[in-house]
Amino acid sequence: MAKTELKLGMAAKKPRKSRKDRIIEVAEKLFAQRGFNGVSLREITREAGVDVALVKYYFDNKEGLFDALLQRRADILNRERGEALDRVLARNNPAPVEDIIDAFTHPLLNEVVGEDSTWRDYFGLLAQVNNNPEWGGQVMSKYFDPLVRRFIYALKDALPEADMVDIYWCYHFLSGALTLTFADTRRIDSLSGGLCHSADFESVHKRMVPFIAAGFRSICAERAAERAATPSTETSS
Amino acid sequence: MAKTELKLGMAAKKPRKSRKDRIIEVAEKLFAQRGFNGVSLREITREAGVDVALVKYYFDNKEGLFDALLQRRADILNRERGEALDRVLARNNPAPVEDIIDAFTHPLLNEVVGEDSTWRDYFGLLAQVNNNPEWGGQVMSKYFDPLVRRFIYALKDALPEADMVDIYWCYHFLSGALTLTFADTRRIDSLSGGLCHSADFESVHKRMVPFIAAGFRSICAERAAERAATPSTETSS
DNA sequence: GCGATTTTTCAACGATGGTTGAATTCATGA
DNA sequence: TCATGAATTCAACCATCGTTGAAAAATCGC
Repeated sequence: MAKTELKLGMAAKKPRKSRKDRIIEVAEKLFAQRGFNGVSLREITREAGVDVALVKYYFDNKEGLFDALLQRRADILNRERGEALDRVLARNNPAPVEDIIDAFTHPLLNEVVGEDSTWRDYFGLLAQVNNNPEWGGQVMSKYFDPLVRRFIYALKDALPEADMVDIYWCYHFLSGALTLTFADTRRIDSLSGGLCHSADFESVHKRMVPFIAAGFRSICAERAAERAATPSTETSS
Repeated sequence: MAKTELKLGMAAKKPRKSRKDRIIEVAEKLFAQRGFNGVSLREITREAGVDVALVKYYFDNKEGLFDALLQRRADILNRERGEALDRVLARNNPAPVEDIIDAFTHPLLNEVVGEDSTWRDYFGLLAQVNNNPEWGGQVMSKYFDPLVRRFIYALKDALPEADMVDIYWCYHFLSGALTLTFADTRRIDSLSGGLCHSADFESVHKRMVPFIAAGFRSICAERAAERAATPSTETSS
């Protein structure tokens, strides 16, 4: 009723979001809060102010909506991460580990600062997907593997003495720490008795990058020492 | 029908699991696979071979079943972690960071090796809980905070130059890496092209402990250097 | 203005969800 | 043997779920 009466206001600055976008945005928020099975299409469409049948029209079904929603920001994130890595490698190649890690994590920080909290919902959703034992691995691979491989190779170049197995596992630790941190579960708030705040993303990111980088270096130094002790066996790729 | 005909076999070794236990075990497996809202009580009780109404009788409702299931292994885990920390501190106090981390993570490794795979289900569930933006922080705090605080203080003693804020955030990174790793999402298998295997928990744990320990040390060294540069401002607890 | 296409609404289908009161069976001790 | 309480079953309540075919409305090209 009262939603198209002024399609173009005098300033024409707000193009009145399409129903498709409204569905995606509400679904993103609710999926992040309660998971895929914790939200009904009716709740999503009710809050978005649209008919349920529109989900079928635009996304085929509930899974299609979920996929579209994941893909949308994954594309943005992949582009920003890729560009950040390009800049880092253009400056130094091989680049310092810290710079590579930062290229991977800083885009998340950029998205999440500011008053637009919709990215926080997405990261909360991503943390759940990443940690889902049933289809988490598949889904994350589908959206992020090509780009992650670029980072893996950059890290391997930065740490030539490392085994690829080391790099993969260290990336896994990074992935776990990163997704949990940006999931904003507020666990740390109560654990620390108010000393730390989940929402203080700059503060935690400032610590995360050197933390992860030191972990990478440590494992690779260990491997190098191992190799120096028994220089006969070579297992690098 | 055919489930109580031999209450005590000749060897009397298998006391025929109670219906209550059967419900818990099946629920644990299914919740781990598909999350709290992805499984119905009817599916759980059907697979357990019991009546749906028993859930109300034993656990009041679905949430009660979920709580009971989380509490059961949390108690075991808390005890084993506590004892491991006791042993470490009895040997050295303050203890090396590596030993404290290991006391926190090794119990998970012990549970998960061997043919009894039920602990893997629990850890998969725990990863989802830990990363749930809505109630993950609360639930994890409820079951694990008292013990985690013991570890936090041990870490603070091991790293006297650190701020408590540093310790809390570094623990957060540990928590994210640990839960994702033991969630066994098989992401790393496809990412690494078969070079790494999620189920090879000994291999990954061997890397995780020094990785995390190096992260802790790095952050604290950074803080110490900061303090040395500007020795006037003191913010330690 | 009009036909064609896209977009939106409506109403309903069949299935399944968590929960529950009451009836029934079982175990135990007197 | 029987009464008591615990354990289990049965049947149903009411609400909601995802999905869908077909009609209605809005939009666009001409």
